[in-house]
Amino acid sequence: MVKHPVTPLLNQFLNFSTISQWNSSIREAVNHGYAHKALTLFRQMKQNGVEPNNWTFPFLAKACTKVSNFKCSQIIHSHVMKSPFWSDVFVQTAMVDMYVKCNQLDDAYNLFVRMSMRDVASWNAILHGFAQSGFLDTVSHLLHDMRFSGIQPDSVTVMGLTRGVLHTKSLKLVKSLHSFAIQIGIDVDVLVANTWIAAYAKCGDLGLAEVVFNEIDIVTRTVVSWNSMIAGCANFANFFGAVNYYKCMLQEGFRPDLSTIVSLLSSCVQPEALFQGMLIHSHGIKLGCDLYICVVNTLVSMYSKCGDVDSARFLFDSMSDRTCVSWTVMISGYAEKGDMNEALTLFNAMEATGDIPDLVTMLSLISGCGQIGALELGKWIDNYSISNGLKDNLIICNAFIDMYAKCGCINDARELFYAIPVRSLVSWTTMIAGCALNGEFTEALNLFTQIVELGLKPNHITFLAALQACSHGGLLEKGWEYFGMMTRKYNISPGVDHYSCMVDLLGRRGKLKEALEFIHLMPIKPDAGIWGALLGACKVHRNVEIGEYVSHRLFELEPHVAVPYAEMANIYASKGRWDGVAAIRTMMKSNKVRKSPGQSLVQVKGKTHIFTVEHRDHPEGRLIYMMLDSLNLHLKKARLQLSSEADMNRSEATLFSS
DNA sequence: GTAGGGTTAG
Repeated sequence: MVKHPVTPLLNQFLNFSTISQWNSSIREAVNHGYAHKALTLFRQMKQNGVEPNNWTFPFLAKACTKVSNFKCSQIIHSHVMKSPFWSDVFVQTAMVDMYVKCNQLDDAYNLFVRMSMRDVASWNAILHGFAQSGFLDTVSHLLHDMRFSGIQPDSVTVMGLTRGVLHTKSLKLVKSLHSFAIQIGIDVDVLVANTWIAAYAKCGDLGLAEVVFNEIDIVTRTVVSWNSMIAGCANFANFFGAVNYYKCMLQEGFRPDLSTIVSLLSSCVQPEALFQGMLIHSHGIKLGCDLYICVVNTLVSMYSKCGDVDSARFLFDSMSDRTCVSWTVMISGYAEKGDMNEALTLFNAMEATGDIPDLVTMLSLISGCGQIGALELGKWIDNYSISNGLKDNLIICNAFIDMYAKCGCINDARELFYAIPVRSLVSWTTMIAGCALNGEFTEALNLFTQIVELGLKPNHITFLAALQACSHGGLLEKGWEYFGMMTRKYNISPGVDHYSCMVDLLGRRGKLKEALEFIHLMPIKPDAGIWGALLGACKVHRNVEIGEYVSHRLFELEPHVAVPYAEMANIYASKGRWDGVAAIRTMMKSNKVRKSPGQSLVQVKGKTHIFTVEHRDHPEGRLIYMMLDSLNLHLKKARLQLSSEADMNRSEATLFSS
């Protein structure tokens, strides 16, 4: 990735005579982000007959850490081993770090244990390696050995460990590292504080991040401190907070940089944030940030997430250079919109360009297929993933389980699920949700029991899936059981979706009053989803009184959404209350509500067919609607038969009771 | 002029 657009120094013809001149140019290249250039300079230097010294190798190793390239690390390794400086502590520490950054933890550790002398930097390099690979037990042993050998951890140790454990998203770990640092009395400089801000924000506690930020002296704060707070807000999709910090940093006289713009843009992820996103875009242009590929990628992502896919595409088309991320953000822009045809076209274009799709690219395609039920494309992507060795990845497998379940192929989903050697909680949760969606309620609940038996801890999403199974299956008692279990046994406070499932369950059973009481007792504010669930139940049970109350809550919350009006009108109509129907019509007119016709999508042989309520202009419409009419007829017959059987049973029952 | 350090895109 081009980080600095201009390279005056590096494009000159270089012909130095002294080693220190070569070293300076190599260091310059590394510091400017031109790792490959540094290696080329090294080769030129050797060609010119100048031998490297003990200063050369640490520079080279650092260059290699920046590109994280296995081959480069091997080349540097062989040069170091041939040189007289292979036992120098500076050189060796740089090599340990290089291996760590090139994902060669074994090589790093082998070198580390062979070092005859280690200083705090050497320990930090290896600790960081084990921390980011998730070997926390080894980290704690090494930390013990380090202190035992008389070397005290310093602020770099703490920063490395904090960053290393971030992938766990464990607030507990970050807090314990924080208190460890205070305990051993490390010097909390602005760099350490910045690390903590980012760490707390990433682990979900923006409040603590803010506490750390406020503790830094105003004059000590750097642009990174501000960026970290802005990025923290972005983690919570809080564009209001992000812009607030941005305004403050401008007032304090800071000059925003690339990270500031990227973080600000990534806080805009919903249509309401589009205007804000456009403003930040213009600030980015003024600052010259739009020359950087990562900023443009973020812009493309911002526009598509805010619903303006056309602007995203315009920017994407104008890019002279693209990375895998550029393609991925644009592909997922279309996939999230449900336009899988365009997503696939771009995917093919990406391959034709020679850019290689990665895990995220595939994930957005797979989830897009699930969203619109594009089964055939989904199967094609499945085959593609198998031939590209991506199917071994657990995250990809989970995505396919979800996709197949959403496409109604629960058997394919199940087959995949059982083929996974080691299933994660996400695999189980996805499968439960899939069963719930496909009407296999007993299996969903069985899977839940198995999770608990395996000793896995269900999370709030697992509970949501289980509650959805209960709600779709009308299993009220089981629903209460899970609802109680999540709060009491697992200490998970129910979110709005969990409450929504319970309301749905009560509503389906006709317990409308109970459902309403339940809503009134909720500790969180009911949203449109909850009221909508209850209104749906009022429609089924033809309850005008509660329906009126509920629909008015919905009219307040979302006055322009047509569905509640239509449902309430239906309730009135089912009771012959034509005055009510008329009143709803008037209300819709005065609130300027327009009912968009319902659409149904189906994919056959890769082609998407769209059906709307008003139009019957499909080329094979005659046949399709004839078939639908015949199905309807069958359903009506079946229903009649059922009710006559029920009547028979009832009369038999009365016969025997009398 | 050497090694281990802060923020940052999907």
